[in-house]
Amino acid sequence: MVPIIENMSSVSNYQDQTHLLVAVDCIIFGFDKEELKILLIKRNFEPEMGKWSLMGGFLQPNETSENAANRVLETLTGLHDVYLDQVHAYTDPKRDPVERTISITYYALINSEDHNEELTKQHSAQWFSLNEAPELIFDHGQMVQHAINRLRYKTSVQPIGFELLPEKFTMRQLQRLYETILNEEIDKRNFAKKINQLDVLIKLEEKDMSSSKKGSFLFTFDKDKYEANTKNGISFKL
Amino acid sequence: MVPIIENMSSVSNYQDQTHLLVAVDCIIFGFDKEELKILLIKRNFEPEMGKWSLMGGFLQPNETSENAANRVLETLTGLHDVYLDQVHAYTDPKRDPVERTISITYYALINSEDHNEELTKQHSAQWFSLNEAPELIFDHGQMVQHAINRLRYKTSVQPIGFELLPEKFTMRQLQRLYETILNEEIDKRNFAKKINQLDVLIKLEEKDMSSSKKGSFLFTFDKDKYEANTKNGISFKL
DNA sequence: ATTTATAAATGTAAATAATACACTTAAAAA
DNA sequence: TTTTTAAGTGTATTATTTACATTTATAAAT
Repeated sequence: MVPIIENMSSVSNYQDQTHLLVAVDCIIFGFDKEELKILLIKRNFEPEMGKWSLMGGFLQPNETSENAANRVLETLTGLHDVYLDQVHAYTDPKRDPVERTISITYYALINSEDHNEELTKQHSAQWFSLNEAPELIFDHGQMVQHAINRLRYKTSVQPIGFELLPEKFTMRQLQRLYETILNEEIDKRNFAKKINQLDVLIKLEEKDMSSSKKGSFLFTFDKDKYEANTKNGISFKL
Repeated sequence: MVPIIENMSSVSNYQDQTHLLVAVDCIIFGFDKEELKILLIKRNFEPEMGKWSLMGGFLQPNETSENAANRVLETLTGLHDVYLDQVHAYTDPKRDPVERTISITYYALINSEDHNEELTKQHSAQWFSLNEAPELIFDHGQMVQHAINRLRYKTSVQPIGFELLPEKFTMRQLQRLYETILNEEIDKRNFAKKINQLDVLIKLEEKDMSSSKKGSFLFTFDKDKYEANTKNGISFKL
């Protein structure tokens, strides 16, 4: 029988307890106009040097795990104020062969156009589409799968997809984003209907001429309406 | 700039990194035929002796956090093989005033009839309905709220409610359970329709005579059908 | 024995939401 | 001027959700 807090009656420190390493690992999602991708690093350090993994880092003395995830993310991409969401804590005593480390995962949604390529190059990082991603070290494959599931759920309940898009985007880009996240095809008329009834987009005068002769109108999302209309969540089922 | 894993090029141990205490805290849900309740303990140890809190314990050298949650749960209730679901890791450096401790929460679903009252008495534990629960120490109040939200989501997507009921239960008990979890009234005809179309219940010959003159039929849930019909999730919206 | 009281059991119609589906339009390129 | 290409748009069908009231079985009371 191992001790539990209750048995330590009236002690006021926890000095006999096991102290462990705590890390964060980031599942960095980006959208390159066609597909959802994740940013992976090729490890240039042991253990598992040369293999692909998530970017991570150890929790420092005065950081929350969210601070740490932000730091890790900025180190790799140069971006700050990025959308981050905690997914799960992984605690198998043998998950890291060097020393027991628990890892808390966060997924990040970034507009992949924005990231600093210099930094990602330094870290031998590369974007992979989800079905072409290499095998990952440790339990990182499971972490990615878990993060995708969480992202799918979150997408159906909050319009976080906008975090992955540039400021101005076309209806078609938004649709492709939803398609790639939810991994299913969506009818464009039904999609537009659904998005319009959320009433969070502003249609601009401007058109994007890169994808067709006719051009397609650009939209931004209206932060005020977005907050007003979505504070009780949305239901996005298509 | 604090170190991240990448900067430790080619090291194969993490000896310079900060080691922290890791705890689990359990949000124990039970259902007493009318209401969803949580089991809280009155602390007979410092810090915050005499105040109410969740039951928790430190992660031990060879345990996963799930093992630890199971252990904590068995210590308090005598139950094992209980439904447990990880919720969130809390990492604020100041969340525990004694020493920095990160806490991973799990919610547990138990049939409150089953728990060992001797043990709960020993730990000065008590069941509280959600709106009558006392103020909790540290960030435990937030943990409970977060766990309720997660339970609501999970309930709408998997029929985990059965974990909270005795083996045999009436349709009305099941309905009250859903009502208390989702915090809304449900029409009994619509409820029965929805449950029946899930096709996971077996109607028994037996009746429960305690609640009415007519008596109400008892049901159990059919484990095989349950697994077959729900492996792709359910949609429980009422 | 009959009446009364109580919760259990049950079905249908209306409203809302989701899905399936095809033609017209704008503009550049040929 | 014609061709090509993706953008833009609406309606009918189906499925799901919601609203709603009466009958029934039994124990308790008379």
